[in-house]
Amino acid sequence: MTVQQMAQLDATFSALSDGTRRAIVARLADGETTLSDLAAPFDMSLTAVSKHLRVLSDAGLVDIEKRGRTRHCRLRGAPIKEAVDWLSKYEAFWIDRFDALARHLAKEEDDK
Amino acid sequence: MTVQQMAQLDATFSALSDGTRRAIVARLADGETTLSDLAAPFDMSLTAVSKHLRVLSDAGLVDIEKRGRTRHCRLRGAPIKEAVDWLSKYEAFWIDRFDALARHLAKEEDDK
DNA sequence: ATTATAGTCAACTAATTGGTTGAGTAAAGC
DNA sequence: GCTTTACTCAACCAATTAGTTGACTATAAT
Repeated sequence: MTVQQMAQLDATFSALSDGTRRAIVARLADGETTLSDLAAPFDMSLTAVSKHLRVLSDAGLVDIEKRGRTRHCRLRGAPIKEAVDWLSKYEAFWIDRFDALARHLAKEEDDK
Repeated sequence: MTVQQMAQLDATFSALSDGTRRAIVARLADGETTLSDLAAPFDMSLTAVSKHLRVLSDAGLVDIEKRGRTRHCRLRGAPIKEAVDWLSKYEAFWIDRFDALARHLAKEEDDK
């Protein structure tokens, strides 16, 4: 595992360790939105949400596109995949048998 | 999602956002060990490693058992499963088709 | 042209984090 | 009984984090 991969996992897990940011991720899974729109449900300043979004963006979890005076955000899956891949190495400790089998089969398919 | 579940995810992702702690998790996946043994490979004080272990323990990721003058640690999978379950909700954003199918089938089996 | 909207930026604060050291305690070995 | 081992605990430090406010910029609407 390279130092960059480590830093990416640091950033990904760290970004996801905050409830506000996980809520933003959940919201973006339903589709692209602007910052103002994302911020509306939260009881905090736009600046605060903007900072959270910046953390997600720095971790590569969201893509922010400037469009006129609005910022349009969408979810990027690659870092999530890396996090799941890391966690999957320890699946023996948590997975139930059916799911484990399915993943095992999926991995064999993957490795072809 | 309850406030406790949120706090658990906060703790789990936060615990895993540090490379030293992820290395400890990786080491424990190979089997139970003592704190001294865990600390040996790291270029930091025993106290520092002890603190990292405490973070993992508080998050429920490791179980620490006092046995004589040594502390024996082992990996607990439940919080990892919860993290994976959360991440899996967004699998559409990162998963490849074969793996997705396998998980889908596993989930159907799970839901029975 | 004026005004409202969407957002950034800088400065500040309080709390948390990741590390240190030095002193202390409890169990094991000689 | 003395020494070593395996820790814990408290105090401290520097850096980071999550939030605030107030001032600013740029775009869109009237």
